[in-house]
Amino acid sequence: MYKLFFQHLNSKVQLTEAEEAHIKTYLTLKKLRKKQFLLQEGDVCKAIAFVEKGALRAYSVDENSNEHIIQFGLEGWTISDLYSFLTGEPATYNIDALEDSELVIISKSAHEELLQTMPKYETFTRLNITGAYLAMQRRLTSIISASVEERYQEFIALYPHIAQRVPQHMIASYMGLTPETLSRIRKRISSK
Amino acid sequence: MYKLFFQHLNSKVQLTEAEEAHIKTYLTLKKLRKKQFLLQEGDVCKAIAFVEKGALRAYSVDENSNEHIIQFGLEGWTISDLYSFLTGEPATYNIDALEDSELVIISKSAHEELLQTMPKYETFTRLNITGAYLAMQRRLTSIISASVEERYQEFIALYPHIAQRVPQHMIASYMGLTPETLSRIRKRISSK
DNA sequence: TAAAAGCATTGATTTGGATCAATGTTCTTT
DNA sequence: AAAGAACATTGATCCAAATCAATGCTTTTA
Repeated sequence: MYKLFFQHLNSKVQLTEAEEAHIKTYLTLKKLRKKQFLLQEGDVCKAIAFVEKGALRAYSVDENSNEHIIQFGLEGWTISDLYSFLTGEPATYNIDALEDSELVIISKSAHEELLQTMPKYETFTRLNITGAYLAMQRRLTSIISASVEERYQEFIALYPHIAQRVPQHMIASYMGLTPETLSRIRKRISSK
Repeated sequence: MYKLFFQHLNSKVQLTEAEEAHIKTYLTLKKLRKKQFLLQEGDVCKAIAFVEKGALRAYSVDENSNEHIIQFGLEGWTISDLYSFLTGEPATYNIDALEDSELVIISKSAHEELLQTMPKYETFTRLNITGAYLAMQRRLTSIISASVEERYQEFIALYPHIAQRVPQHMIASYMGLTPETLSRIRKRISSK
């Protein structure tokens, strides 16, 4: 339990046994069956979830009820509607499980207390958000400057494990494409 | 000098006079004339720049020598190639001045020392990167789910000051459009 | 294990934005 | 103030991706 979470934490800020135990008192575990929701649009996001096991997605739904995946969360990633979490505004994203999953839950009050009392937790948080920022910036650069074909190749190279576990039409959604287009892109690539 | 920088800093973490003075010893000021470069692709980004005055842009150049603007930096914003800054890898972005500008420069060693010795500086850094992450996520959501027309309206609503100061073809570049397309979008909007 | 739901592929057609090209306008620079 | 550069607009054409539609395949679930 919490194994992966502390592995990540320790890889960024070295913790003593006591510190680990202390942090543990702030955490809870949550299991989600496939298709269950962690968060629904309109609700306030009250926790950050670290994915110990399984896979989730965060997505928005537009007026034509098309889903647009903004983020996948596999093992080792953190998932939430951060804006809603930080401001208390209603969430604009839905988050649900793509597989049966196990999550380490950090509530808002736990997060705030840890930030204020444990410098190492703040460092961990800073490094995490920095990594997320850099990953998103890479994605954005790719969107505004590369061809769809290149973008798909990049995605596969960067996240082969996602491509293997997630249905293709969700990858299309993540890339801002229709499933048909992605299917044709793949055909074009494989015929080379 | 450094007025806006400390205003920002103080709005996020309240500093004493002594703390301000201490931080000041780590900062330098840099002036840039319009069209001058702060960073060129291929060089290592050795500093973070806070914009006291003026306007800059960060952009990549593709194989057809088209420019793609990844970020604007106006007063109060921080600009750098963060990936290059953190890893020491060559920069993938160019940064240059759109107007005569004044920058508060935080070198890599200054940044690292401040992070390690001043918890408030780490908090400031964390809040800054969180804000940048949220801004970028909003932009990404807009790209994958809204029409070009909606995206332009959002941009204008969110950053009216940028729209006023920056040539239209750069806004097109920031949106991943050609100047011609943006011109036509504007026409369509105004004829309503 | 049969039915249904979810998913990927392929084809035909439409459409939004890119490209190519020309013109007029507004800034810079000398 | 004149010349040149940078910029915005408009038109014609092209093309990549969306849409609409049908089919077969695979995974759930009853």
